[in-house]
Amino acid sequence: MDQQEYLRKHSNVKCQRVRVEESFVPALQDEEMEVEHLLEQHRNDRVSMDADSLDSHATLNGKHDLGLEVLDGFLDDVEIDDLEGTNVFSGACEEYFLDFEFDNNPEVLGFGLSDCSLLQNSSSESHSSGFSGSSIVGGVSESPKVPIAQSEYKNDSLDGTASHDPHDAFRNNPSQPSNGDCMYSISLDMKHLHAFNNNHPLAGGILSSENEKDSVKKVQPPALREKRFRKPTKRYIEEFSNMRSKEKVSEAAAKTKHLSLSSCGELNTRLKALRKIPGDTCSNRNNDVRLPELKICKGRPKKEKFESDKEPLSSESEDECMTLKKSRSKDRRKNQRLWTLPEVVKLVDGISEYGIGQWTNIKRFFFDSSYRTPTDIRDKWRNLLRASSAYKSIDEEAEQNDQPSLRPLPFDVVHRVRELAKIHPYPRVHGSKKSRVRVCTSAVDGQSKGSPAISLGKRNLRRKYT
DNA sequence: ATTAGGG
DNA sequence: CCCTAAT
Repeated sequence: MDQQEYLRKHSNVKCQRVRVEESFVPALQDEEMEVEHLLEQHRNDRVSMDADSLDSHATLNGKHDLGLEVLDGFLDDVEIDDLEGTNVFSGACEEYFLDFEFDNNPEVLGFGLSDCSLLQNSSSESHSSGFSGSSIVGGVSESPKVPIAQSEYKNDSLDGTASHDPHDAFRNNPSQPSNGDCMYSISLDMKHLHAFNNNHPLAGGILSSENEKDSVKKVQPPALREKRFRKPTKRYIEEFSNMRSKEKVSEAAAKTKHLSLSSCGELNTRLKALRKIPGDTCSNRNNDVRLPELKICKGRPKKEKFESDKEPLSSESEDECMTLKKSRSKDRRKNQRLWTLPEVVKLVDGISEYGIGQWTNIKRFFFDSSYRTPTDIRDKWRNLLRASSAYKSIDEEAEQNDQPSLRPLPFDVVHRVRELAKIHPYPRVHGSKKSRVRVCTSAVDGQSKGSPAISLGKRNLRRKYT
């Protein structure tokens, strides 16, 4: 107990250590987990800065069968980072940037201002640059020492706000590369404002007091503040982020203020990476793995039970980099992160070792220090099963039609999946074997096109027999 | 707490 | 990926 807390508090130290000695030797699992998301920024930097280490990592990844399970999670991350070095990343980044600007502009008045001044401080500390978007980026990115300092400060500010700030006003944005002093000053400001507010009830417009909570309706400023006190749920945030595109700019911006606030911090890290990767040495990887989304954020926050003010997970709750725009509109799959090939291989290994249904074990031994939950793994297996059946039908057709047939999975993996599927059929995948065979034949016989076969296969697989 | 199943 | 029911 105490030790864990101690570790947590000093995780910044661990960060440094890990970074200095490039060899990553995790001691405790918890520690590793802790470090992992803190390291995100470092890794970004490292990947972009020293191309040598990048290459070595890339080659390492090429043979992910090394069996160093402990390193697996880390390797995956590295790989992802490598992939981030491609133009896709920069593109997403740019978009993010635009998004941010759009958000932030209308609200330079309130907390946005303090936030920005905060940024300015951090940037001027390193290079004393002016106050504009680009200058901020420059200040942060050009300082070679920034990465370490950043994480330290990040931790400090996190602790500081968690312990000092009675309201979660700024806790939404712990990833922000700020220095601790700034954070504190803001906390103090908040207190002052509150004191002021209590002494002068008429000043309710400046800062909404808890009394007003109920009376708040559509009036913009109160509503805006009210959100800050009532810890918005993740859902809530998402809803508004979606609504933002539809609603009028002003109102939406007011409501999603906290969102853009947090964006500020994350933005910095991303812009930094973007800056550092001008032309990029892409194509470092084989080619087959489709680039997943940014994946900057590691942990998928697991469904907070209560959203109280004490919730410490703020860094993850909104660090969520949902760069999957497509699925954004869909209500589900908001946190979707594509499965990489190494992950799939690990999954297959795990299943072949522990069998079906031991998802927790598989998670423990193969996906430890990964954000994949046992349920995720099971789902992936389910999908894999379906996919393998689909491949079966496609394979034969692909010979006739020279269609690319869209195969992100290498054949050996599909083969292994198929073998495993024979050994232990997934519980109750409606007639897992029978229907698959039927699908296969029917697909080959009936349909001669490529994609219709897939869809038909899926449908057949999923169909419930009446 | 884990798992299965459905969306 | 998410949610829920069942265990």
